[in-house]
Amino acid sequence: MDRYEPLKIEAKWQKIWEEEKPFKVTEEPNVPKMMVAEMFPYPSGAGLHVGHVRNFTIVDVLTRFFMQQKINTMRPFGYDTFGLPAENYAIKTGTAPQDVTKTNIENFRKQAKRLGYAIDWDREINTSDPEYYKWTQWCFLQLYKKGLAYQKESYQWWCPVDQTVLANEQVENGHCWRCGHEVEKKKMKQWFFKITEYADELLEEIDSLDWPEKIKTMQKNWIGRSVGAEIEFLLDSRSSGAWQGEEKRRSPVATGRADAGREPSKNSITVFTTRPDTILGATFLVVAPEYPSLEALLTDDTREEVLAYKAASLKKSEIERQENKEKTGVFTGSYAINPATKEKIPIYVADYVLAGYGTGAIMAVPAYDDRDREFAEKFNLPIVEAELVDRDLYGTPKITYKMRDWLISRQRYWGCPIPIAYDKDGDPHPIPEDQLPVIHPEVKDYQPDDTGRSPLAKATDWLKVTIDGEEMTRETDTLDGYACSSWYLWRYASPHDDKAAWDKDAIKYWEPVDYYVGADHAVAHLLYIRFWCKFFADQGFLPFREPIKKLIYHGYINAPDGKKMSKSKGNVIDPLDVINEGYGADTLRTYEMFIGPVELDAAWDPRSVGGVYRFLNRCYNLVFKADDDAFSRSSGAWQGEEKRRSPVATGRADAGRENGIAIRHRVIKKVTTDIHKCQFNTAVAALMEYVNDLYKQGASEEDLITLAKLLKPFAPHLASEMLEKLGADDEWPVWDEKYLTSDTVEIIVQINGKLRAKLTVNAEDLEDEEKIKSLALADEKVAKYTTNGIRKSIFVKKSHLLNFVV
RNA sequence: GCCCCGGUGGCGGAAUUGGUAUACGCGUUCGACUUAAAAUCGAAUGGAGAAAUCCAUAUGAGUUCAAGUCUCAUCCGGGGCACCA
Repeated sequence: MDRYEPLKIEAKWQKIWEEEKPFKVTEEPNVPKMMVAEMFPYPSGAGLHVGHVRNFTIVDVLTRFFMQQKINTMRPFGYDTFGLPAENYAIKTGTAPQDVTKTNIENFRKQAKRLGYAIDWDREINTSDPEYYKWTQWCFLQLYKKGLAYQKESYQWWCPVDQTVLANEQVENGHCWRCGHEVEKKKMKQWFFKITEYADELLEEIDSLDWPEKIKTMQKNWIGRSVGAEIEFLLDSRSSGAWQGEEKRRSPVATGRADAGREPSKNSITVFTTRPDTILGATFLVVAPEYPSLEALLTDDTREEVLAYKAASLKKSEIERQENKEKTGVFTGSYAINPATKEKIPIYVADYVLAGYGTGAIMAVPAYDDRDREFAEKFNLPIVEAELVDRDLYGTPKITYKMRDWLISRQRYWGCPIPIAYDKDGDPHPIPEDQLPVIHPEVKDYQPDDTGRSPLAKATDWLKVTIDGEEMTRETDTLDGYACSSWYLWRYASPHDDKAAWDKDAIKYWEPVDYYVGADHAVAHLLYIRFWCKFFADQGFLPFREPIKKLIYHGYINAPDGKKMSKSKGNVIDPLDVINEGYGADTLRTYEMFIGPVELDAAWDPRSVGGVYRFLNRCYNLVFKADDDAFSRSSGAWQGEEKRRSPVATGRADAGRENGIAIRHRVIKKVTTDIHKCQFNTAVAALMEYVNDLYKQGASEEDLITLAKLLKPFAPHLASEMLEKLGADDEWPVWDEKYLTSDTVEIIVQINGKLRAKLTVNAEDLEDEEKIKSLALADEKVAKYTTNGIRKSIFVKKSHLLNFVV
């Protein structure tokens, strides 16, 4: 006769799970497997927030659901620990990021345990652990060996606040993804991963993924494939600039894209166009301000003005470029020959042409392109409505992508060291694999500066390294954190392997990941991990080419006022507070599953939390507050099924409406199919409905066991307590379709599509349309409308519906 | 500007895919228990109406025996892309 005391029950079961490790798994070749994981968290000092709880609970519901079905289910856990917050904290307080990280991990682990997650704690990983990043460095070297990790000097996004370069994927509307400050362009020599090598496959396989359409579309847009042609325009030698007098010669057909560092020819300009058929209307050329051989196009008359324009463009932030789309530009002083018309056309420089896309130069066809027309009108250039020509006549077919190579160097301390050293000529050499890991050096001063070198440069002893007897200097940049998270899912298969990044047999059994749950990183992380997967599959290290089968992308949880939770607004709900107030972890978990459809944002509602608590309390009472009195009072309320126990309700005798077996099998089916579809909110609603029914009509032993089993993925502590009391295991129940049909069915009778009567008939009468019709016509409510006869009748057996048209 | 989604009670949201609109929860009201309150339990709850009925899924048309669901137009909200040649 105890009250429902979640904190007591939860402590009891958490201790049992800690000691007995029921969630520890190993490969069992003859047992079906599942692998379920969340996007691992960055362990911040603030601890878990309600968004983490939503994320982790979705994973946990699936995990327990599969475990209860005797599927060998792995649910690992890890921490994405490299990154700016720990480093900025270090700069502010002098505490080593290593120490901050350790504290934060301990806190996260403790809190995750407090939520009762079915984690295999022997599969815990941490990206800043040398045992882990040793293999991140190994991955880098594999890419380096195949030429997919390379250095290039070019203009890059630079965040002046974080004092580091950023990948394109980390620049959001011209702002740094971390600190929000506007980014600038800076010319630097940096490391890249050649993701563009896999652009085609990354694009083509998107369609086969069981991922939300939203994410798939974003990835497609990001890759941005365009089919067109490259066309070479020779410069007009008699009319211009610095190259004058140089020997005129045809340049070889260009193949690479501007991004790959190709040096354009000095006596021709190659453009990329998706409309090579409009070449007769090309009346001028435009090159980007950063166009590599711009200098060669200039004349004494134009040099000063063009260089001033270039300098101004580089200084302009992305935001300014976006806000002011008014076309600007300057004539270079040079002309080119349109290969189709043989006419001499002027060459302009303008910042509406992007250096990083295509060849950094375009042929302007103002009659067919709005942007070119705008430019032509402003600068009084001819607009020619020319005929179209065959697409292949003047150019080489060419496919171009918006996606650029992935810039991975960071000029920051708290990241994975890049395993490279430079000889005295400055040429890079890989650190031999047997010298890994390149251990992260301790430094005294974490402050970055604008020298373009990371604080690692201050670890003077560490910088020196000997490779093959030669003295070298280590690379001081660190790897983008996304590199560390591009392979962690594979590490889960064999997290303590010291011979390899991942064990081939283990990974073959466990992966690809069956369900991956998260709320962010639509392009960056989810594109990078696909890229690495394809690369390592090509090297024979992975037996699959896509790492994630099903992706679940959930919405955010906002404050009760609908606004984003933030410390500064003071509207943050701390999940641990909710637990400790007395609601417990089960209520918190179940509430967050009930809050709304997974994919949608939701607002926290403290009163609804109470509603979920009441529901769990009712579940508890059904099992623990039953007494023999209520037992006998309610037995007989149901048509002769098993002995029913009803704790509270008097067992209202409205049986005949439905029988208990049907209700039970219906809820099993509903909860099972809903979890499969990740419709957790309606699964919880179905359980609530079931409990309401049991209160009204009495519950059998079988009902209570079923309830506890179905409840367990959501509220595992309470459900375990119930099952223990009932002396039952937690094996997931199965429904039998034959119990879902009852002896009688309700027929909906409509007149002209409007509901007019409901008829209860024997189930077998569904086969007899004429009988149902006559029964319906005999109904007085129906008869009222059919006095003038019936023009038509439609009977829909599957919907139990009969419609008369009068 | 272009491309996707959405719009259902006082609120969060259901609706077997064209077939009983508003499940479940919150809130509200009433009742039971209590000296009282809380908790708990029960009942009611889209709107109008005494009732029969009528009207309701952003708005307007259309298709259909039947439309929240399909088609077209309009309005509003959210997301993505955004000078990518």
